[in-house]
Amino acid sequence: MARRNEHSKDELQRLTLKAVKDFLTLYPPQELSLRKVAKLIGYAPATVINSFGSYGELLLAANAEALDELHTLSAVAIRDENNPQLALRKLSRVYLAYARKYPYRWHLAFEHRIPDQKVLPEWQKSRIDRLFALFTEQLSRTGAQRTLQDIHIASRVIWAGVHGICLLAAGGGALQEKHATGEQMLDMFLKNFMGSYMKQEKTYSKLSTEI
Amino acid sequence: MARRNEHSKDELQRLTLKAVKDFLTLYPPQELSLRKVAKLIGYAPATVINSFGSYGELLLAANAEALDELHTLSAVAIRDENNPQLALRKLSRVYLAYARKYPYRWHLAFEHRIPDQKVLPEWQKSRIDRLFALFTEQLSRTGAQRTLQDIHIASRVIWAGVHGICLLAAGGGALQEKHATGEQMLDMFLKNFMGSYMKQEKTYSKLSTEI
DNA sequence: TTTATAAACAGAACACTGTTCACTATCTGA
DNA sequence: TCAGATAGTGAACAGTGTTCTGTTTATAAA
Repeated sequence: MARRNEHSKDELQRLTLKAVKDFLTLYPPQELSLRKVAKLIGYAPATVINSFGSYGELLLAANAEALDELHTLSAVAIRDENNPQLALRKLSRVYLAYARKYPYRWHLAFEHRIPDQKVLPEWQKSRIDRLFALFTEQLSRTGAQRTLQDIHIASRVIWAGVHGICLLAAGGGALQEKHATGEQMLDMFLKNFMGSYMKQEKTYSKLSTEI
Repeated sequence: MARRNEHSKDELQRLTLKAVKDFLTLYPPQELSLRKVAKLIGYAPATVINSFGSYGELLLAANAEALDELHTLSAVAIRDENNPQLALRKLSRVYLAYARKYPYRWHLAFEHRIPDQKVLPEWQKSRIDRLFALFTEQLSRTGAQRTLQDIHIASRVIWAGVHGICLLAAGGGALQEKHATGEQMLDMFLKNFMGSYMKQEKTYSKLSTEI
């Protein structure tokens, strides 16, 4: 049996990614396998590999879709928000909501490891950068006088904080936080960090000896 | 061949955990396997399973050792530090140093997922709690007048921030940050967060925390 | 219309993986 | 000396990702 030609190459990829996405909405990545994906879409395992190069690259593609989804949700959420601090807050809530609603996809998106020292594709890095950029843009709008480098660092710090908090609030395992909600942690984080961030004028690096 | 009796049950476990630890010092967890562990210690795969219950539980035990190591390093680092803010800074640096030096063990310690809905052992949770407690203690010493719940939340926020930053600074993959060092991010995070955290209510307890 | 070529798959085989279970040696206590 | 427990193995099993060979079909040229 060969050459069924029921789907074009693109259709087959979309079909496969949809199957992966649907699976990861309900079940963790560790329970997925190449052979299960193949069975889900009614093709042979080798066909899936033919289409994506390897199982790992298939996961990477699914990963990219999740990042796109998260980016779109974020962009929409802050579209009409003029106050940059409120926008940052909304951004963080979108992350938390996504991590809660699709823990497995969220988990895969940020924890997927490339097998060895393989260079991971540029389109993947650019997707991460695009997520960071959402924070950078809002920081630029705050009116605080900071260098570009400072804004860059601050955007990473905020992302890191939000990510860590989502890990505690929505990530399974031993890290699960019980006595504090994600919203509480996010609010305390942003309120304190931004409160101090807005007040200083000097670049941060000059203050390295203060503490 | 049976009953070699070269090692006691405890010795065998220590031997196995050492092999895992040594392996993870150089190679990522995904390259390890039950059969490799068995080969490393010169026993049959089934013997390792007999000893730990399953391969997953072996990883969990190795995990626990890493958490212990991190806790010990942290405790030592702040032993003679009276200034709680400086202690928090030192704590964060220990985390960063560990994540950089042993990325695979660090990675395993915090990203290891239990297979399904299996309840993960209490000794694992308590190890995480012990790590959090290091932050909580220092926060209690700052002199800032906060409720216990506030301190609890703040400790989680700080841990989350530190963890996220370590992910950016030392975690491989697409998250690797190039234009900012871990130290820069940690300092900006702690300085801003603590700066604002300390200031509320400060007028009532001014002298205690002035440097 | 016939023929060559390339594309689209499938199937079997390979080297792995973690786990189970029957089994055998060896040690220990009576 | 003789059970019984202990320590450990080896083979088998179901599953994994990947590779390679082969076959069917669509397409283009003659």
